[in-house]
Amino acid sequence: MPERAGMGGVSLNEPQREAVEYTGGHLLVLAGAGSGKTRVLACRTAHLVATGFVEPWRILAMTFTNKAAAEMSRRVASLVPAGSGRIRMGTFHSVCAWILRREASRGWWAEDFSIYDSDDQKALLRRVIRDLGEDGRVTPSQASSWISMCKNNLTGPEEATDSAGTPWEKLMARIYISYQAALRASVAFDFDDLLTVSLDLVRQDIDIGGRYSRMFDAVLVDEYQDTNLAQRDLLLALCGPDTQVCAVGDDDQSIYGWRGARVENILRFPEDFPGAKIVRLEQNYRSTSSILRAASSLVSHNSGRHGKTLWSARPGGDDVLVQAAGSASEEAAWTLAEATRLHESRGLPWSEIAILYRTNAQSREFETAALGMNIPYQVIGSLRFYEREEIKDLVAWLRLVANPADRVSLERVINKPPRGLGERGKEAFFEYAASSGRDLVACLCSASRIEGLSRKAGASLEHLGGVLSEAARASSSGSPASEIVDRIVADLGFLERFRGAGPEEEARLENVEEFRKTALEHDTAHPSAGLPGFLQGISLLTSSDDFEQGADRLVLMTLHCAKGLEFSVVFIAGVEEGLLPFVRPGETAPADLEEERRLMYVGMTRARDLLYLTHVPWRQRHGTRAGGPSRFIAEAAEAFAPVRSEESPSVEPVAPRTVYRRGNLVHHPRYGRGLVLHAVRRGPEWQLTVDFGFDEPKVLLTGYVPIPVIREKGSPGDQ
DNA sequence: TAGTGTTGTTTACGC
DNA sequence: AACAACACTA
Ligand SMILES: Nc1ncnc2c1ncn2[C@@H]1O[C@H](COP(=O)(O)OP(=O)(O)OP(=O)(O)O)[C@@H](O)[C@H]1O
Repeated sequence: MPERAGMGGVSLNEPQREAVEYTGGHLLVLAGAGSGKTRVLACRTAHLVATGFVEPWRILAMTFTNKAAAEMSRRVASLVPAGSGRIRMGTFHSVCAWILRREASRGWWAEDFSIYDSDDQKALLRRVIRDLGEDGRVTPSQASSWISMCKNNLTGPEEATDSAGTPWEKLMARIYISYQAALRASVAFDFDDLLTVSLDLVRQDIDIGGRYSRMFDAVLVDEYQDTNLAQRDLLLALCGPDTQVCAVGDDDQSIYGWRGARVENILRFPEDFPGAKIVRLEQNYRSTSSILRAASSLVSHNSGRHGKTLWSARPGGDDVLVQAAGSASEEAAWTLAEATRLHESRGLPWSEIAILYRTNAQSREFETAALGMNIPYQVIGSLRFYEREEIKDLVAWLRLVANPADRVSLERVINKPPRGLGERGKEAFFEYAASSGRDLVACLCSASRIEGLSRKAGASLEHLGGVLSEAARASSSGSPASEIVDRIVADLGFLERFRGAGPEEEARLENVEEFRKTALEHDTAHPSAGLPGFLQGISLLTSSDDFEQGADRLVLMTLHCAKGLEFSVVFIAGVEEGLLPFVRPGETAPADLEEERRLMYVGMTRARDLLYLTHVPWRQRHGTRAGGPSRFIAEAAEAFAPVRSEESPSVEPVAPRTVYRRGNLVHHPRYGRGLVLHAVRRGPEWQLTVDFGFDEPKVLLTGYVPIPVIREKGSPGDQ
């Protein structure tokens, strides 16, 4: 295929160039992994600007993560040094937040609304459920997923109420209604609301809708296969008669069905955007043929595919390697040893090596092993920085500065550290606030007038109110975010709680310091954003945003996080039945086998040069779970021979396995000493019937907690 | 009210 | 195994 220099020396093949240069209308680039879709999107953006076809500020580009947006911005800047800064870019959610901010005067909310993450959402739901007197019947997470599903289908609370049939649905609909009311009272949106409320706004207000549909001449969307109904409708709404929409994606890489993404969006693009030209890219520039063949063979087991051709001009390369290990810790040890070997023998930077897994919990073994082997690593996404307790607390205070109605934030920190306010005091305060009709900070300021509050509690709440309202004054007169952070930290004595000398306190202090720096950086990068802009920015961060590509640290992340990235070497860990494909505990089959298969496909196609799949015979996961090699291994290996399978080199015995016998005296961390009445093998574990001196003997399964034998009976006839 | 101990529940993927 | 809600005591 003839390669031509495209924009700024970046080479493009013929169909890529066609997609970059096409300006005749809507465009869909439907193409397989590694075929250069993202490159096309960046070049196309640059091309639109460079040729003067579109003014940069009339371009909107929506990507899956902020990192991807930043990367695109960088690429465009390298091609067209002028204009890249004036292109509007971000995730769907951040673009929606931007719309809601700008249009605050047209809706019920204020410009500085809060954005609730799933923890805030659950905290709010807990309260809503309690207020409705339904605690015990519903958990906050059940309610949150039900509500989220409604929002994904664009079903509002009224409609949900009307269509509720079963008592369960009726209950959920009631919770949905109260939840929305509570969000509104707090002047807050959850993530789903950002999309649905923006959509309602542009759809229902002709004036606003018209304005946005005329705002952009070109709208570009990456990873279109993972957009949901609201996102697709929003795209339609943003598309006026003169707008050219360009979407790129791959139906085989649709992996967010569980949160409402609809692969139909990409398949129906030609109907939604009439006259759309479809470009297919068939050459994969990323992976060796071996890797690509294995991945293609795997995904060919899905039905109803949009059959795509994908080939690689790269020579065969090394075989995909399948490695069995004896246990999760051996899997980690083997993987890191192999990674070290490659790092040294090939001179690969650590950041070119990734370990991908299905669940965040799997990262632990790898972290432990990496620490032990002195290998630098970065874990992406698991316990996000902003999810740490001290940071969430500080953010709660800051949110109250920006949004004095934010009740979830106040409830989080009102008695932290304890200030003599109990359940009843809190209740009295919030009742007073609700009936007074003023915002929460104003109510704090006059807390000593509230009946039912102790003198001490009233006084300390007034102090809080004073600190918050002063900070709010500073913020609204233009103080940068970092100044407000410093002020709050100082005035509230925020660090007092962490004055202890333990390593944990030290870590927390460091985190607060880190947070200060982040605020300072944000102030430098966005001088006019202020505190509200900073807060909304951190709420909208995506988990892949903390991936540092140039860090020279081994990369640990979930398969989901790896979407869109590439590495020289990829290890996929835990390729086992039950884990990949994932089966929820208590269920017998994966919820969506084909989506699991696509997830594995995404993981495999991240590798440029080497791909390893590892599995172990059993692993501890809220109880043991025997999996055995995933069917995906056989499916990938099917079409051809060279998936190499290696026997575990380690000479098993993980640790000399305890053997239990009737008559043994054992110790259980919870029940204490007990006498084994009966012991039978259950796979690699034991099922023990033990008399701890309670009325009934206990039946236990080993593998959860250590149950050492403290005295052998040793009678020969046993077992 | 605050701190501690106990019991019960839950348990991916993430914007 | 980890955590949250709850119960009880100082
Ligand atoms: N015409 C080309 N010539 C050389 N390399 C290319 C060309 N097009 C793309 N590439 C390279 O191929 C790799 C994959 O490109 P890109 O990430 O754009 O693909 P993609 O289709 O977005 O992949 P995926 O869907 O798997 O995320 C990148 O390393 C890119 O630089």
